[in-house]
Order: sequence, then C-alpha cells, then structure tokens
Amino acid sequence: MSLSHAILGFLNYAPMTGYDLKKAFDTSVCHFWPADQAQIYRALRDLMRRGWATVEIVPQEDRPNRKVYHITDSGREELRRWLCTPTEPEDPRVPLLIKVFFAGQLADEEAVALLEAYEARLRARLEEYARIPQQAAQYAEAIQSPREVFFWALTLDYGVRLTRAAMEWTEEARRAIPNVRREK
Amino acid sequence: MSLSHAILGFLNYAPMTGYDLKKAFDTSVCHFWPADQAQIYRALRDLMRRGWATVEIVPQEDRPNRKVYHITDSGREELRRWLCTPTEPEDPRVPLLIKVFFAGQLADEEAVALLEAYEARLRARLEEYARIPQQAAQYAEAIQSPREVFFWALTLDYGVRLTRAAMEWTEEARRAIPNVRREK
DNA sequence: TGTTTATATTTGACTTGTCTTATATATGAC
DNA sequence: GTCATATATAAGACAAGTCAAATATAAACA
Repeated sequence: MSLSHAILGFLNYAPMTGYDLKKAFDTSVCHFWPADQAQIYRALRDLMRRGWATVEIVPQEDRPNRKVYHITDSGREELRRWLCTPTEPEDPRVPLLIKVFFAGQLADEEAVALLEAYEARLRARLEEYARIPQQAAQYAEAIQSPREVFFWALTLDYGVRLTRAAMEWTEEARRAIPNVRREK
Repeated sequence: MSLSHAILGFLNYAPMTGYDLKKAFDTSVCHFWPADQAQIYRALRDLMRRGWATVEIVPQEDRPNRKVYHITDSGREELRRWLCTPTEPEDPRVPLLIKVFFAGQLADEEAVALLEAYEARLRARLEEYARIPQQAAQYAEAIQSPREVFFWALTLDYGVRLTRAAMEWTEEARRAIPNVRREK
C-alpha cells in the first residue's frame, strides 16, 4: 500500500497528527496520490500495529486531544526499503478511451465534442499545475533544501508532460476524425 | 461505472456470453480498462437488473449451458447517452511519484536506479504496444469498417504517446539528478 | 446573532476491483 | 496416460478507496 508509506515519508519530516497529514497531502502529493481523511486515520492505526509509528497524546482543553504520530526507527528502515524498491508502472485506467473505442457508433460531431470537452479539462489541469510553483515557494523557503525542492519539482514536471501529451493526442484526434470514411 | 457500459458496447456489436466478453476485453481494451472475470459476471447481473440486457439460455450437452446476453433497446439508449456524456480526466495515481517526492532522502545512485527500472518497464510496454497492430489486423479485416478501426487505433496511439512522454521524463530526470547540490 | 471555517478524530456503509476456489467436461499435446 | 488448455459460470473473501455522519469547540465574519 503506497498510502502508508507516503505517510511515513511525511512523518519522517516531522511528527504530525492525522489532521496535519491530510493538509500535507492536499498541498503536495494530491495531484498524483489523493488521500481520503478516513483512509489516513485508518492507515495510522495500521502503522502503529506494525510498529512503524507511535502516538503521543497531547491534551488540549478547548478541542479534542491531538494524537501526534512519530515515526519509529523500524518505520524509518521500512521507508528506506520501500523508497529503494523498484516500482511497476500501473496500467492506467482511462475511462475516456472506452468511449473512444466505441465512438464509431457516434456522429463525427459527437466524437469531436467528446474530445473537445476532455481537452478543455486537461487545459484547466495544466493551468492548475502552473499555479503550483508559487504555492510551493513558501515551503521551499522554509525547508532550505534545494535537493528536496528538486524532487518535488520533478513530480510536477511529470504531471505537466503527461497532460501535454494527452492534449496533443486530443488535438490530433479531433483533426483526424472528419477525414475518416464511413464505409469501405 | 465504466465496466457496465463497456460491456454494453460489446453487446451492441453482437450477443455474447460472459466468457466471450472476457476474451473480448483481453484482446482489445485491456490496456486501458482491464476487466476481471468475476467482475464481468457481476456486471452482467447488474445490466439485467437495470433492463439493459436480457439472457438467452442456450443448452449444451457436453458443457455448461451458454448464457448469451443481448443488449435491449433501453440498453442501446443508455449506451448512446453514456458515449455522448463528457468525461473528466481521472486524476492519475502514480505510485512512483510518491517515491520521487521523498527521494531527497536517497543517494543519487539510488534515485537514478529507481528511474532506470521504471524506464525499462515503460520501454517493455512500448514494445507490447508495437505488437498490437498485427494482432488487431485480423479483427480489422473481419469487421470491414474503417471507421471502427480508426477509433481503435486512436486508443492505441494514446497509450503510445503517454508512455513516450513518461519515458522522456525519466530520461531527463535521470540526467538532472547528478547536478543537484546537496546543501544550500 | 447566526453562519462559516478551522481544529481533531472515529465509525459505518458502500463501491470497485482482485484473487481464489469450485464445478464439469472435451480436446489436443507430449 | 496424463497434463495443460479451452469452454462456461458462480461465489466467497478481501483490499483499497469513497462518502457521509457524528462529536466538540473556537474564532472570524457578516
């Protein structure tokens, strides 16, 4: 499970609560690994069970107690082990392609509309990506580690490249559709 | 659910059994939408419940009876409706990027090895893709519809483009790593 | 004064997808 | 003669992810 290890990665920076972790995910890795809040809390229980994390309960009077999770030595070992283990590229699930696969049954304009709508969403995503570096700048300054910043930037670059490739595909596909003969 | 609709798409070509459908998936859309056998049979039950498909039981003496599923008129309507509905690009889950995100903690060589292994797998995938057109040629001849063939080819092209983009990323990333300063 | 947002955790239900096993039989390969 | 493969369906267990609700309180805003 990638989620538990992602959590270990964050806890290795600093002890955090489930709430903190949710925010950390939502402001950093959510573009390639979104995390549900319920999932995070469940994963934390799991990390405890495996001895990769411990809790420190910090009482608060006005709000629920904070349960601050700390990575353990064996957690750090596990994180390193996992980080060095080669990863298989996941086979991507692309719902749009199912529609494209059966799009022979649609009129040209319908198929083109499908691709145009998709392209518009990809463009929006690209614009989102473009806003990330500014948001991340504060983090980068706080952490003072150009090496960390470099790897963070790599993950963004991946998203940009793949999104651009998908857009180039939609553009060419759109242009090609009107040239397809209907019958042999 | 995309799976049910993909099944409707196939049933719209011809009536099929669950077994036939599994083969259809495995020889066509499995690169962007793999389907588990158990899932297919469950989805067929669901299609029946919704009135989008009907069964015809064809008795056989030597083997289990064939349950041949037919798309209904309302199933055809639903398929069309679904095909024309714009699709949101899924947010991709890329486990590798979690490792890259935390790769600042690794040595240069470890990070490079991670990317190299990934690139090798992507290369293998690209070679798989290269073999598909020959396999699909029989299908294409059987169906005699250049329009269908065109859309099928589009789905393959998507895979090729995205895989190439990912490979270009790994290449550049690998080359950039040795140039990162460790401390500020 | 009332509403929204932020802090903080837990639980339950549910959907998808994966993996495994069970059941039956025929054909072809070695 | 045996083993693998093809035909055909069903069901159970489980992991991962999603969604929503319950509980509690403070600060900020209109």
